[in-house]
Amino acid sequence: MRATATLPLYQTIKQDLERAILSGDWRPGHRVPSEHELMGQYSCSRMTVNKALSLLAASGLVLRRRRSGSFVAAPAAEETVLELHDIPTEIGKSGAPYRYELVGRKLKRAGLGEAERLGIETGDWLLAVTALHFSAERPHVLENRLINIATVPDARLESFAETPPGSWLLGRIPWNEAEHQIHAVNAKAPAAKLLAIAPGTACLVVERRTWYAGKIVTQVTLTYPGGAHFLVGRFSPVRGRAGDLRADG
Amino acid sequence: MRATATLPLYQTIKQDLERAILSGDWRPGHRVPSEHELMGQYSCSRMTVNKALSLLAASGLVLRRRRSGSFVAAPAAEETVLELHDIPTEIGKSGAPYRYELVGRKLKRAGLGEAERLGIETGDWLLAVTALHFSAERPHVLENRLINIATVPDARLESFAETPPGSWLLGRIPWNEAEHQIHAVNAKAPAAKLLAIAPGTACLVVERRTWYAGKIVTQVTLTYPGGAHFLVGRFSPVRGRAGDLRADG
DNA sequence: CGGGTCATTAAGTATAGACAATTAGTGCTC
DNA sequence: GAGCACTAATTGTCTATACTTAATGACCCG
Repeated sequence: MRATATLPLYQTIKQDLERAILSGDWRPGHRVPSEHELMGQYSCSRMTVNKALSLLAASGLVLRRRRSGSFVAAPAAEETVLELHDIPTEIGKSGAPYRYELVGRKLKRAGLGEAERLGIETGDWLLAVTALHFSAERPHVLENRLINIATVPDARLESFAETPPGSWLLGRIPWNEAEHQIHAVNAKAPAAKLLAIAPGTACLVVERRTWYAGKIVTQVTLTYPGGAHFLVGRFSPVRGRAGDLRADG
Repeated sequence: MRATATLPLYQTIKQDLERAILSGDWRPGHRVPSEHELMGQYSCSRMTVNKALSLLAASGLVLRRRRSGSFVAAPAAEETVLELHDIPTEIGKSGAPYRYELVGRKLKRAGLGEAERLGIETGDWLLAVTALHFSAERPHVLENRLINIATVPDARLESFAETPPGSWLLGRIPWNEAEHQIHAVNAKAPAAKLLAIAPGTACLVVERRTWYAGKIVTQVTLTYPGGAHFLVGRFSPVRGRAGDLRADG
């Protein structure tokens, strides 16, 4: 009878409940049938129902309380989610032709400010790379990157003439911790010139630091000319799968 | 022997594996012990081990393949996560005193642009609210909000003289879908005056539309003076629990 | 009426076993 | 040597059961 013919039973149960909740049929606070009731409805064992409910609880859609039952959770405040992608991928998805241009590359020792920003010692070796990413032959973003040679010794041998450092690093060193800061600045003359905009134009700046195994890998400052809208995220409060919700709506 | 005395066994197993992965001990591609091996190591049933591994797979830390085994996953590209919080809460957390000021409130019918932006019909009733949020007596963000009267009829009776519309809505209407856009703009004269900054100063603009049960609830434009750094997120690629990782490190 | 005790309910955890599905590898056949 | 069938390893799903833990509400006693 059910369209989800080959889907595992616990998935079916989970989706049925998810639909009822996300559609708004069951408001926050609404009581979800108990494990026993669902056992009856789906003619299955309690462990199967439990798995479905536990997954929903893990994703934050329901709250479970002993003796009381399971209830539809109130969506998490206005805490929400955005995504930042790899730049060539990001541009490629928009359909515009992508071009990369290396502006500068310099091996140097960390100064005081850099050492502090990266959490390393002054004098440690760094590779500073400046590059432009073009979308349809217009500058899309300016990339200023510092790479920690101690963590990524191979970088010393890479010219970055063809491959953007971000993509190069992705394929080489994974990250397991990262930190972002986003703010707006008025473009200063050098950046404005590279981005082909008037000095003073508002730009969106994303700063990201990335660690692996406790050691800093890289710090990058991405400067996007304002105006063009940017950083779009669409999502549901189902934690753990932002953005991929609209199927089957 | 293990410090996690009262923790359920499956959690213990999960954490042990998580630690090995996030610390970098096990690199991406590393083979995680099979369910049988873990069964032996922890002297427990397969279902218990399976639960631990399934949770890790759901959070994206490991990949599981039949006949092959479980492997440490490569972290998801540079796809990452940020959080935006309720404004009074956000300011309150910084320790600075918070103040709210209503600038304008007007009931009106949707024009062409508004109708399109909100996905409603021209002529539908809207409540437009303009307000300022102060942090330590300095303007922190300008809020321009449209509320769909059809979805939130109560808004018609609320003055918003004391309660910010965002917080008011949160307590009344949950959301189950939202959409963001972030960009940078040069402040125009009216906004600049309200925010007490020079016209042309770079500002970060967050636009958010929120739906519940398929109907639009509200659209809000938040204008933050640039400079002050903003939108900070720290996270691990463990999906589903961004930010709360650093415990016990 | 107040307060404590106890039974009940529902979820939380865990076990042991079964069969299905997938697929890497092995060895056999042609 | 190429292709094929078989084997076995490993995860995927599900069952039936059991005991534990938390919390609610009812009952009893002072």
